[in-house]
Amino acid sequence: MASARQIAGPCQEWPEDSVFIREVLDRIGDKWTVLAIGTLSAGTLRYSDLHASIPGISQRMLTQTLKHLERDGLITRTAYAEVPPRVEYELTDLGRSLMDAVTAMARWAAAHHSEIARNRAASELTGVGRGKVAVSASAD
Amino acid sequence: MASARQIAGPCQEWPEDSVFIREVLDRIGDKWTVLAIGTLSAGTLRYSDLHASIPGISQRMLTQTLKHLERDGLITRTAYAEVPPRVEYELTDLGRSLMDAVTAMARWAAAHHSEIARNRAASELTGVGRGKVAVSASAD
DNA sequence: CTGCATCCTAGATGATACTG
DNA sequence: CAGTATCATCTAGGATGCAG
Repeated sequence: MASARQIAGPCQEWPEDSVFIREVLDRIGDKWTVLAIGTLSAGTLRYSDLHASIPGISQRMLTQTLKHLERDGLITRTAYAEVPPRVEYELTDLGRSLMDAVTAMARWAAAHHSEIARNRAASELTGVGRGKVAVSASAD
Repeated sequence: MASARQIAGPCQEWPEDSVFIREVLDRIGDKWTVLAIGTLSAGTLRYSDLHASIPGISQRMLTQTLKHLERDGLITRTAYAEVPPRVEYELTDLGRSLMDAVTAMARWAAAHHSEIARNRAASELTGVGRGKVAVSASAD
C-alpha cells in the first residue's frame, strides 16, 4: 500500500534559481554587505562616513565590501581628485532593488525572530537532535 | 550654506531589524541551509534522501545543518525505532514561511543575476575599484 | 582621507573512519 | 541507515603598518 507514505521525491537536479540564490547569498551572506547597503540606503556617503556608521567594521572589510558591491553594480564609487581625497558611494537602482529584497527578509526576521529564539531556547532544555521518537507502527 | 551637499546622515544606531536580519543571514547564509530547506519544501524526506538530493554535501554538514534547522524550529525530526533506523525530516510552518521569504530572494536573484553578471564582467575589463573620477569643482 | 599589503587566528567545511 | 568523532584544509575576517 503506497510506498510507505507521502515521501517527497528527491530533486536530484536543482533548478537554476537555486544557483542564483546561492550567488546572492554568497554576496549578502557575509558579515557586512547588508549593513553597508542598509547604511547607503540613506543616501550618498563617503568612505569615512560609512566607516563611522558601521561600528566594528575594519577598513579592510569596508573596502572589500564596497569593492564587491561596486563590481556587481550595486553601488557607484565616485572619487574626487582633491586633497585630502574624497570618495562617495551611492546605491544604484539595482542596489536599491536588492535593498528592497533584503528589507523583505528583514520583515520576516522581525516577525519571527522571537519565535525562533523561543524554539532555540526550548531546544537547549530538551537537547537538540532528539526530535520526536515515533514507534514503528508499520505492522510487519 | 547647506553642508556641502545632500549627504545622508550616518545612522550610528542600527534599528533592531538589522539585528534580526543578521541572525537570519547567519542561518541561511551558510553553504547548505537554503538547499536543505528548498529540498524539504517538496515534502517529508529521510536523512538518506536529503543526502542524495543535495549533491556534494557531507554527512557532517548535512547533520549539522539539520540540527540547526531543528533547533530553530524550522524543521521537525522524527526518528522511528526500527532497524535499520529511519529518520524523517519535514518543514514546519515556520520553515515554510522562511522558504517563502527565500523564494522571494530567489526571484530577485533570477531577475537580476544576468545584470549582475554583466556588471561583474564589465568590471573585470575596466578594473574594479576605480569608479568614477570627478574633477574637484570645489573652488579653492 | 582613502585605501592597500601583510600577518594571524577562529571558524567553517571536507574527508575519512568508526558506531548503535 | 543515520549519524558521531577526528583530523586536515581553506578562507573570512581582524589587527597593524605603510602609501598616495
